[in-house]
Amino acid sequence: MVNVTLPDGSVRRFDSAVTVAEVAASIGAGLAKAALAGKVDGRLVDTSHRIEQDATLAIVTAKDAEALDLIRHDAAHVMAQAVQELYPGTQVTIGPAIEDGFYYDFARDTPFTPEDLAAIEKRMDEIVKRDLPIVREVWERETAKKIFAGKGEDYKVQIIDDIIAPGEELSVYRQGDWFDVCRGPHLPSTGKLPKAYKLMKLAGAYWRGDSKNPMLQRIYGTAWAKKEDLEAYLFRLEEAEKRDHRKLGQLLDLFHFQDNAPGAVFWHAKGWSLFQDLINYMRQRQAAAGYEEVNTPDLMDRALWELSGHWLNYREHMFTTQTEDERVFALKPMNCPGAVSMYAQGIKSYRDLPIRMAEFGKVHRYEPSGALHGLLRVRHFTQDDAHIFCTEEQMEQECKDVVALILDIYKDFGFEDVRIKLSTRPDNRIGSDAVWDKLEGALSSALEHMGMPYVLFPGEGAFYGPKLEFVLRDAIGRDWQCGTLQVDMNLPERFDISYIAADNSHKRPVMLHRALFGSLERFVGILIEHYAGNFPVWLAPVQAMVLNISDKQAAYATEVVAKLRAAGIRASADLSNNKITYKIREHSLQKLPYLLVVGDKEMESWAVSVRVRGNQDLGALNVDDFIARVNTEIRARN
RNA sequence: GCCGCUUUAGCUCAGGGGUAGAGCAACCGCCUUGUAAGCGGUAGGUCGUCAGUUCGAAUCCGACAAGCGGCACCA
Repeated sequence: MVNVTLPDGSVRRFDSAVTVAEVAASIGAGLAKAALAGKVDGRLVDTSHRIEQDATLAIVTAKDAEALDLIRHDAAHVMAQAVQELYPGTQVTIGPAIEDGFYYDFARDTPFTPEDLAAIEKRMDEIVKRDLPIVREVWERETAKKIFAGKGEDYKVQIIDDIIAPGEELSVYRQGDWFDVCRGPHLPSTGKLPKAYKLMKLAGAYWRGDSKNPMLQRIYGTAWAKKEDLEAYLFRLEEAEKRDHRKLGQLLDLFHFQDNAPGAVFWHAKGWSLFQDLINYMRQRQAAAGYEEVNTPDLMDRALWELSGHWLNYREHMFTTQTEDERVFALKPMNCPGAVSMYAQGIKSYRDLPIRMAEFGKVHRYEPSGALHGLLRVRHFTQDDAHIFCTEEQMEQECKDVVALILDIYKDFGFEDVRIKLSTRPDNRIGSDAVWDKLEGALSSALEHMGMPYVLFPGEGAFYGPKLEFVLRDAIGRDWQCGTLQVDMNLPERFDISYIAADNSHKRPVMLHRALFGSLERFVGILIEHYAGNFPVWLAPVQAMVLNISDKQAAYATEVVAKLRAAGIRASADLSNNKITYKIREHSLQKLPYLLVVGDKEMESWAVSVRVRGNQDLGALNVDDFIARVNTEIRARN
């Protein structure tokens, strides 16, 4: 006797063990047809799964959120079958469901072409049409290895050896002639796969994610429960593309890149306005938080980098120069050695601490060519960096203050959802384990006392200390690390810096490295995508554009612009001999916050007709009233 | 760095072994204009760079560079 409890609380009795499919059938023919899987005592299983004892059961259909992963995973299998049917000799490796879709990695000598994708997708349609039952089988390990080895599937043999733990049940899913090692669960048949999938792109990917391994060919696809969802997803992608900071950067005349300066930004006047606004903003916030600002050299002797440990641990990322006198200099990839050198000037007392030393330092890192990506990944960037020198006792409070400052600053840009990562000691590191224990403890305890959730990333810290990373998600769903907070006792040690303690002894200060925006270049890029180019008034490079109706008002328009500028508003006039509709269109496309139309009527009464971004018409306003309004908005940063 | 793709006018793109084409922008006229593209004309390119095949290369082959999509790496 088996009692199956359904989600509505009702209980069904069966004389003996039943499958999920049979339970579904007992409820109704429609449900039996719609059943994709079951959830038995909270565990996702195939519809063929046999329930042996009393259990709760939910039938999973395409309507359930859990179904999406199954659909995507099945789509991966169907794609792999299609590929192997079309291109014999291709080896399969792994093919998981991922966010929004799936991929499968193949090993094959000849590369797939974009035309192949269309053919593969067509074959997938056929396999779905064949409606092959998907059957779970349990194989004996050695037999499985022999069978896959016999098919020339070397990667599958490796997967059985390395990934499936001894003693773990080895399941194989079969659909028609095709089968794959897989944990499952899967849909009942290929025909249950909704026709809402699409192959998206080709990519290379290292076997098991290691760049020392051979490169496989990955095919990405997307799959959904219904066609409308697929269409909505494709629409989302298009919308995301529209706010791509590289496109908007060109459209809005913010910056450009050139072949002869890969990874280096040419900031146009409007982009530089944004950049400077961020720096000015940060200066205000830091001054209020007790920081002082300094500046250190860009180019320093190799010996300094040997002392700091960068020469040994960071060499491959460094730009170096050799001058006529044979000295080797390196462009700074980080600001910290400069900051420590600054601290080392003169004698410090415990009364001086904490010293919060900020620097908008431009750092240079030789990033791998394939990593470059618009403003988000460049080789030369400016950090809103600061180094806090404090006593060991002050360290935790300083960490808390930095975390609070970061989160507060992000709010001014509308970033409320910030994730924190704690990265601990890497293999490549300087300093003793005892020191690392202390440093990692300070960071985690600061977060815990503040009640901040975080995710641990073992082994991902900087070579001189553990770090917190503050991660924002951009418009296209990519995560970008912005702020960072690192605690460090190693550089103070290496540079032998100290302070005179209250008991007159020499003590070693602790050093905190922190950046809030991280890279100004990257942060501008993120903001462009975040705002889709519609910058709030306080950041907009051009805050108001005065448009005259005809030549008659040219002098008036110029006078209004002068008045606005005198009031601290970034304003210009478009005096071109175009119709007002044309001018409005042009500057609307430039996403300006305010368009000010001036004709004869406005000229008579020291007024402007105000058109707000988004086609809102405020009607005629007195120029002084308009100035007051904009300045209020700028001050409020909204 | 690795795999694949791309590179034609300021921008978006078409074309394609016999020495280049559209729209928009630019410039010049006309129009003097009231809330998202008024009309006409002119000019603009050694088709990413360097080699090679060919009577002839922007087109075919190769190398390199940059960019794009991923992977790896990372602020």
